[in-house]
Amino acid sequence: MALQKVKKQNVSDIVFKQLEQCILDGEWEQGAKIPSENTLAQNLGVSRVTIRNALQRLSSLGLIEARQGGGTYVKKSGEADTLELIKPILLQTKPDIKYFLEYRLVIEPQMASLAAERATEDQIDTMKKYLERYEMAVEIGNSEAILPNDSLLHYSIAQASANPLIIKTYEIIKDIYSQNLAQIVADVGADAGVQYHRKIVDAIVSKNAADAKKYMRRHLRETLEMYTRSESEQ
Amino acid sequence: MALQKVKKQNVSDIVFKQLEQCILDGEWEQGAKIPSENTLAQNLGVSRVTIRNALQRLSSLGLIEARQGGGTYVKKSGEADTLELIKPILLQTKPDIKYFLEYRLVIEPQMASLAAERATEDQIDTMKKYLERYEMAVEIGNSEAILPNDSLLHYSIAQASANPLIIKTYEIIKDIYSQNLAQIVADVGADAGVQYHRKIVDAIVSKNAADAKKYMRRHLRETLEMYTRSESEQ
DNA sequence: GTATATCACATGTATTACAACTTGTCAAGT
DNA sequence: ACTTGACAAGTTGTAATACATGTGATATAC
Repeated sequence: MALQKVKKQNVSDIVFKQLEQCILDGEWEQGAKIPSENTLAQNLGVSRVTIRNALQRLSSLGLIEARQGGGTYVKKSGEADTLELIKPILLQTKPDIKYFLEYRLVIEPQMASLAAERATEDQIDTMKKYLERYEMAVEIGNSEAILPNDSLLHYSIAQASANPLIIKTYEIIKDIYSQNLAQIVADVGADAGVQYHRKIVDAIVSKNAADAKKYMRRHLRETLEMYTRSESEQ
Repeated sequence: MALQKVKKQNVSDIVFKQLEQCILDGEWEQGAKIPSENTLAQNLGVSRVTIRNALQRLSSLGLIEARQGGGTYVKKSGEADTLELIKPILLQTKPDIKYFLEYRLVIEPQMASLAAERATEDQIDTMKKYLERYEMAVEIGNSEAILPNDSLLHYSIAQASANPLIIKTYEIIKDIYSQNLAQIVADVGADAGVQYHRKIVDAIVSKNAADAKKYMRRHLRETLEMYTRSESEQ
């Protein structure tokens, strides 16, 4: 049997997990003030340095917020600007774009299907707005404006799916995706799938879930194929 | 005119941004060793506490990695598990279990399809192992052991999909799932889908992607229906 | 040459002290 | 009654120091 690497867990790791658990379990409610660093240090039997270490990590994850002189508070999930915090890192991360397109191919067809069943009037108006801007940008060849509106169109479809997990996932995808836009445009071109977007929106408007899924799948499959083709040409 | 909130930037904030810049600008190359805490403290004219504060934040963002006794190194971007950062966000949203099952219904059929195309011999062996343990647990009614093996089976399928984004996503799903196990068992029962798991694995073994997707979809759809039914009964 | 011992150096934790900030209280002044 | 100001208590932020613990290279013994 292979020997497992001993995981050396620091004291601060243990403390960190305990405090994280208190928050995720809801023991410390959102917006509530948590015990002071001295109190925690005394209760857990460690030094204040260790407590501060754990708290800082929680803070950089956006779970808590420390106010000098005022105490430390659990952040409300709505206010979590964690995505802003990790954007610099997304900039550095260069994931294999092929996997990314494949991932979209997994998520988005089903997402379009849900959107067709659940979209509200307002959400449909939003979709139409971005669809028009997108088509206009393609029409006049304004490549700067194509992809942002493409992205916003997909995002509005995500929101219409009304599933918070799908929405969150798409927000993350969108950020990573937009950071790598330049390369994608170079490989695939900016106007990929221009013929599908309207069909997708039309299907959603007429609440045709099957069509919405079908066209979204074709759209993304085509994009993925264009990318793999351009990759193999190099 | 509205009064602007004065942004009080701590010393560690300034240090943090400087160090972050060194990494993002590439001044400190990936995998390189950065100066020791004492050196940095001396060069920047601040105490070691402040340096450590900044370094810990960089560390929890996954940009650097500190090895006790060995120094601190810039992480290679490939090793940065960015999605790990957003786990707290998803965990904190505490989504309705209905949405959560729906999310699985979006991801996992396609994931099973990919697994059927790509699974290696070892991965298939792992699947079979957990499948047998799962069926055994159902057989003898050992409800404690059913769901962990269920979860591990699904996880081994995720790994066979060979898409790192899907794998990471499933790891997050798994965490959320295990936190709500008690309620799910109460609502759906522990042996949901016992008749499907073998069919799914068989399909993957025979590299039948369409069947793998189909049975996985049926399995999860049935689970979702059982849950919504139990919900409406209350 | 190989193995062991040792030493310098790095990060991890503890202790203590003080600085900077927030909040509430209370008293003085209007 | 209301404002103003000073003060006190409590909390996070920073510093200095010391020691613990782990790593890596060097030197030593055989």
